Formats: sequence, C-alpha cells, structure tokens
Amino acid sequence: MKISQLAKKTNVASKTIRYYEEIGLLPEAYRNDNGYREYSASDIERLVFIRRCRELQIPLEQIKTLIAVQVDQKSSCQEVDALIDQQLDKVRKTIAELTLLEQTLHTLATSCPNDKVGDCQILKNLQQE
Amino acid sequence: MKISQLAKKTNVASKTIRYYEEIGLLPEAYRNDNGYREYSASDIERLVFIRRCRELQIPLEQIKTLIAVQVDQKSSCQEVDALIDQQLDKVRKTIAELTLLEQTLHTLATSCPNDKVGDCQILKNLQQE
DNA sequence: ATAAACCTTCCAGTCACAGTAAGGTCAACT
DNA sequence: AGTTGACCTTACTGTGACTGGAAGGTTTAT
Repeated sequence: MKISQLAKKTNVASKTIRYYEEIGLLPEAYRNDNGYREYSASDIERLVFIRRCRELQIPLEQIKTLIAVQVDQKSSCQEVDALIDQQLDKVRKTIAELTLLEQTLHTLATSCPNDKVGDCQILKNLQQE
Repeated sequence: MKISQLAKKTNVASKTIRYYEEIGLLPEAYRNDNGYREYSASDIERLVFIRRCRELQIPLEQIKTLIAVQVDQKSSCQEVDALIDQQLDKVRKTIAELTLLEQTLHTLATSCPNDKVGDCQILKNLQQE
C-alpha cells in the first residue's frame, strides 16, 4: 500500500506520516523500485496507536517512550500508567486555568455599555495594573 | 529608564520587549548616545496593556489591532467588543474539548489492573480504531 | 502525446518567545 | 590603569507538530 492509502486508512496526512518517519517515530519505510514508500497492514496499527495518543495530546517524544516500552511484553507497564496520569494532570490544570480566563473574559466582555473607543470600559480594564 | 527597568516595572522580559519592537507591536525605542534603548513612563502603560491582553491569550496580531483602534478616540469600539467575544468563544470551545479529553484520559487511567505491558489495558485501548 | 494524480526531497513558515554567542558600555573597586 | 561584573547590543538557533510550497520524477488513463 502506498502512503496516501495508509493516510486514508489511518486518517493521518501523508505529510505527517513522512514527518513521523523523519523524527524516528515510525521506522524507515520499505521502498519499492521507483522509490515510493510501501506499507503493510501492521503499519496501520502503529499509526493508529500514534494517532490515538495524539488525540489525547500526548507529545511525540512520550509516544516514542510508549512504543519503546512495548517491545518487552513482560516489562512493567508502570511507566504507561504514570504517563497517562501525568497527561490527565496537565489537562486538568489547563482546564482550571482556562476557567479562570473565561471568567475574566466574560466580565470584561460585559463591562462596556458605551460605543466610542474613548469611553470603552474594556480598553480601560485592559489598561489596569 | 533602561530596558531592564521597564522589564521589571511591567513584568515583561527585556528579550520580549525587544521582540515586540521588532514585530512592530511597540514603536521603535529612542536610543541614547551609547545606543541603549531609553523608555519613559508612558511606555509602561502600553506594555502593561499588551501584557494584560497576553494574559487573556489574545494573539499579538490582534493586540496590534486593539492598539491601532485606540488612535481615534471617537471611533467605535465595536471591534474591541467583537474581539473579546471571539476570544471568549475560543476559550469556551477549548474548555469543552479538554473536558472531553479529561473524561477519556480518566477512563483510560483507571482501565488497567495489570502490571505487565503484554496485558496492559491502557495500551490495548490506545490500539483501538 | 499529454494530462492528472500520484510520489519524492528540501526548504520555509507557523506562534511567541527563550537560549546562546560575540561583542560594546558603564560604574565601582583595587 | 586595569579589571570585574552587570548591564546593553545584534544576530542566529531552537521549540512542537506539523503545513505549504517548489521543483522534479512516476504512473495511469485518455
């Protein structure tokens, strides 16, 4: 299967697939006679795994770790657990920050009853502190 | 006042101040004899305005607009209102997305009772679709 | 023969800075 | 006078995870 086929099946852009290969997240693809990359069904799995991780906003470097860990099936999956927990923590912190931000923006958005720049309460509030 | 003084008073790094000047968010600073940038009290206001906008995660390009709009005090502040509304919308959408993500990560984090990579439910879940 | 739809590599751009290098300036101290 | 340390300057690189585009090769269909 050629790269655009793989792209379609995994919902990952060809460009992105090449990029993943370049940074070593995917192994170097087999090339056929004309130099085109040739993929097999098992490549789909790996790429779907990566895509799922990305949907969870796991950084590429950490996905590398997640892939490396799986080489030895008998090793502990503690690292995996920790990584997901970390990710969850990060997401929760970001939500908390954005929630504060939302408050501030909402207050700001409803603070100006005027319509000239010179009287604008929003701009005045942005000036403060 | 020299750049590091301004940096301290506004809580914006010297490096960042130079960057803002470079991209035209700040006007070119006056230079004294030795070539050092020299700032006045009014520069503090402008920079605080920018910093406050950045805290609200308003992109630099839009801050340019917010500054440009203020030149004519008699013009409408409709654009300002719209921009803040937009920003609020964006933040709310991001929160919604992250909340879904949090769910998924939480489910995932609590899905694996095993401790070997080969049996890891987390990894299996990441493999799917 | 030619056009379209692929494929390839390589380079630049995104956003908002931060890091680093290499060098100039200034005030204080010995 | 020399030196140290704390500033200042510009210019270049790196970040993360791609995306866009140029320039060219290949395949397939008409």
